[in-house]
Amino acid sequence: MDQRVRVRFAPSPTGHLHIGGARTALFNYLFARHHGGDFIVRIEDTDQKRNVEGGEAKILDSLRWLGLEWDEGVDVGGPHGPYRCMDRLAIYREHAERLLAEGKAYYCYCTEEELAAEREALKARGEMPRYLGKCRNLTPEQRAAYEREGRKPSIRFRVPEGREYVVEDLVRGTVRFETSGVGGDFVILRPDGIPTYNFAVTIDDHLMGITHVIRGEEHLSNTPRQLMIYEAFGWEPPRFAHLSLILNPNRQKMSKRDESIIQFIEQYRTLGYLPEALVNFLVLLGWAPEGEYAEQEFFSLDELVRLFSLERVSKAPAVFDPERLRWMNNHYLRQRPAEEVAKLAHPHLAAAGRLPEVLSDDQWRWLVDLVTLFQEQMGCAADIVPLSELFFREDVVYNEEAKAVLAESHVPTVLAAFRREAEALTDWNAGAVKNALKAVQKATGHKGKQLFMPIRVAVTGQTHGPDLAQTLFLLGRERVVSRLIRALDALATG
RNA sequence: GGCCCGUUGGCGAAGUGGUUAACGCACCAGAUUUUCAAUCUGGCAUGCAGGGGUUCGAAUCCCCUACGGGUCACCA
Repeated sequence: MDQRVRVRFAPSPTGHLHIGGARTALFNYLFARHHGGDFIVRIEDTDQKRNVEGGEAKILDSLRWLGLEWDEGVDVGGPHGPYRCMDRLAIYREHAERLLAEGKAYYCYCTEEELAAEREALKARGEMPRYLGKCRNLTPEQRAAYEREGRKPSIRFRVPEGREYVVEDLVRGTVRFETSGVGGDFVILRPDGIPTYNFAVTIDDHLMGITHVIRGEEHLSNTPRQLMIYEAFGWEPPRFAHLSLILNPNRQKMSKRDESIIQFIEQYRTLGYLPEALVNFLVLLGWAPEGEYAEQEFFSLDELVRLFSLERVSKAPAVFDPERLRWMNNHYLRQRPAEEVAKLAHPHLAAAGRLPEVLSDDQWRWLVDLVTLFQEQMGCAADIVPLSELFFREDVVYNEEAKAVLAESHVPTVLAAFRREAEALTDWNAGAVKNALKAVQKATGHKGKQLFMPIRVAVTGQTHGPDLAQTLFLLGRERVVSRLIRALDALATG
């Protein structure tokens, strides 16, 4: 590459960073870093109706959390600013006027209602909805008349007729578009002076020296319009790479209101997913490493920077598999010190009313032990809540399987023996509890499953669970003994 | 409807003319562990949406059909 690579991520500040946006940002970031180029973040805020207060800050925050630092852009500045469309209005106006002067654009006085009616009529006749070019050749008199009516014009780009525009897409290959299929002359500047996406994006990309446009597939059909604009200005267009969509587990496009899946990075963050897990998961959505790395599942950001290339990006849509994300996050969670995971888990336990917001030293140590107990089973930090339920509940509920275990004849003997041992312990700690279990084995002659299951079930109500001695220790002597007594009573009364 | 794109096991997903069709998840079976988890080993597509071609040879190239998706705005 004879030119320094410059790519950008250009979200609109409509709220939180979406999974799809995060992947696009990640691919841009990796591409830039791989080639030693620049990664720019620009805010596409030209739809004022959809802009959300604070949306920009949230998106930037999520990007940083993922570890995707940018070299230039909003809030870090740079030589090609401003990096927010709404701060660039004069630039768009100036460029639109240049097209106007050259006859490559014209004023259009149609109202939105009129245009909508036109589209409807076309659709009703089974034709492609498009702009028919009503204002394409207005005489000065006609224009004056519209002006007198008080109509404010938009500016439309004059689409060349009978042309073909070819996108040499880096992931999709050669894609051709007939000019007749793009929907007619399109608006570049609205009556209020705010540009439309297609206009703003090409001017910004050009002025910011963007060399590669890596974005979602939904923009593929916008590309010919942008190509026309590059052509009209005599600019060389960048290379394009359109990433396939991310589908939900039902193989449908993820819409923002899709309830079947958690879609925003911020939500994963609060649930206790780790950024490296998200990055690792996201990059595999439509990209696969080459050769010997094809079998590898886990990649660090640095490794990804080294391995990433657009040639390895798939055209096929990627399916978002939440189970896989959990599995991946579990992998990274297990590598973290328990203290860190405990910090992530604490807010969830507090929110569930199980622990205070502020912990004493003892409570903190207890929490760390609790997390250690469940760490290898956690898909995310929030999982601690359901996993640790039995530690916070007074009543133990026995399911059928549990009842079957308790019904065995040797159970009362084991429970009673363990109760005696538990009550006699001078110091209640994990090691002591373990010894107590050994003592019960010696006293009753029951061992293994025969020994552990009755106690586990009586105390936790479950036939599955983490290490018993540790569980009993964390439960605390009082709770253990009272549950043993209750189980014993229940068995006695039958 | 026009134009674009996709379709590999229960699931995700490699594989772009010649491989026993990777790998992971899930599942099943053994091993280990005084229980439970974890861990380890092994098993798991006679077939790549369906049908036609091209070729000595096709998941890989071409055509048709089906299904799924994108896009056709003064949204990005």
